[in-house]
Amino acid sequence: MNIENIKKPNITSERINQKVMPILRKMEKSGIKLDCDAVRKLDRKLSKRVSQIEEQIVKFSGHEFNISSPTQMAEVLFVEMKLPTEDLKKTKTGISTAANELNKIKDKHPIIVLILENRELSKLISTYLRPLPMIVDKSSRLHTTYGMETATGRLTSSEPNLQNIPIKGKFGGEIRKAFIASEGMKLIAADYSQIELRIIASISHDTAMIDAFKRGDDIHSKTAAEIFNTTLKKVTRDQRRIAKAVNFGIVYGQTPYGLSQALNIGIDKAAEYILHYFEIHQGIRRYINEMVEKAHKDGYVETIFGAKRFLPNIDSRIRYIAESEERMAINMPVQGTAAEILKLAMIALDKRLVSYNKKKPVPSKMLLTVHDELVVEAPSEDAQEVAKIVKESMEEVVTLEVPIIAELGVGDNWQEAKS
DNA sequence: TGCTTCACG
DNA sequence: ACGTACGTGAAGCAA
Repeated sequence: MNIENIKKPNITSERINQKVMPILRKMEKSGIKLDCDAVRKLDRKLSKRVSQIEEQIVKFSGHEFNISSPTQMAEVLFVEMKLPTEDLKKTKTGISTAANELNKIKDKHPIIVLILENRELSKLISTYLRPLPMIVDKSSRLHTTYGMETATGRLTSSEPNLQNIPIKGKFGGEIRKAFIASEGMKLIAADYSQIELRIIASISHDTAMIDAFKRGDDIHSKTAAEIFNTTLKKVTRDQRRIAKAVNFGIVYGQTPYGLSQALNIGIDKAAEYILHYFEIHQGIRRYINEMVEKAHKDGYVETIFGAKRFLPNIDSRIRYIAESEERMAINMPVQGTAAEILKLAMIALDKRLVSYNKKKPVPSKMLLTVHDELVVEAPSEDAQEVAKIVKESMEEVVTLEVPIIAELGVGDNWQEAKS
């Protein structure tokens, strides 16, 4: 990995972690405000729907059972109702009833859709809607705890985890709307655009991807144009969807089998897409080979700031164990460098906010960090000015071979700030 | 306590 | 014949 063309501050990953630690402690102390009334209201609404769905599930199955028990669910579906199991994965304890498996037999019986809806709603209720209002402080704020002991250098968030607050699905946005700015304040949400792909483009020197980012192309459409031998303009939604999966898969060391599962297509087709991708992106192919080679030779891989990940089983004779660590070798330098860039941005932003706040009666504060995103709270009248500081801090912290772009929004709640 | 499932990036 | 895309944390069940 040759990183001569990357302009970066002269600092090690260890020093980055030391400097970010006190910033995390400040963010934990600040907390973020939760609209508990809105959460409880949504809880009541979804709970009512769950009861209705449960009644229908009981009707179809013929008796009451614990819908949250995968064991009982499998018994009902595959033994009592005799639904087909050929296509489904097995777990250590039986046949899987995970959502992606049930999706395969969705049209075999109307009970499946009900189960999927029930799962979605009970997840939201039991993990977010019910617990969160119980643990706010007297100002209605939630305080997470950040951790740094991860394999790649990412941060963790726990008790509560504020890095997995729903955003997708029918009600994800509703939940994010309950994370609100304090009185007289706004939330600023800023996230890096395609940071991991920009990093892999830079450290692999892949010409095609670097050009695409320099031109400001939509990277997934660009990939689609490449693998389907067409032009940017002619790319269909479906082609873009497939290309997006290919782009994500690349960073994880995905196999044709994995891509075929993710897209519900044949292995042959998946293999063809991947092969075609590597014909065009030879720099990416070289990067992958280099990382796997290095891991075998040195026993570790590292980020551009020198954080190492040791891979003690990379030479295992059990093939899937060795292959699993080879994928970690491919992914960690990318995911880890992205984590370091966000931490550096936080260090830069903290410094600027401290000085900015000196001439202000109400301080602006970083509240959350979510892997490639920062959430900041600022007095309404300062919000636009602070947003600019956030954007600059994020974009100017390193100079890759491609531009780094932070997209940001301002709003009264987290959902609004993301658009 | 370990497993399964599922929320996020 | 094996397994198959990386990194996390939390809830509920089963033993």
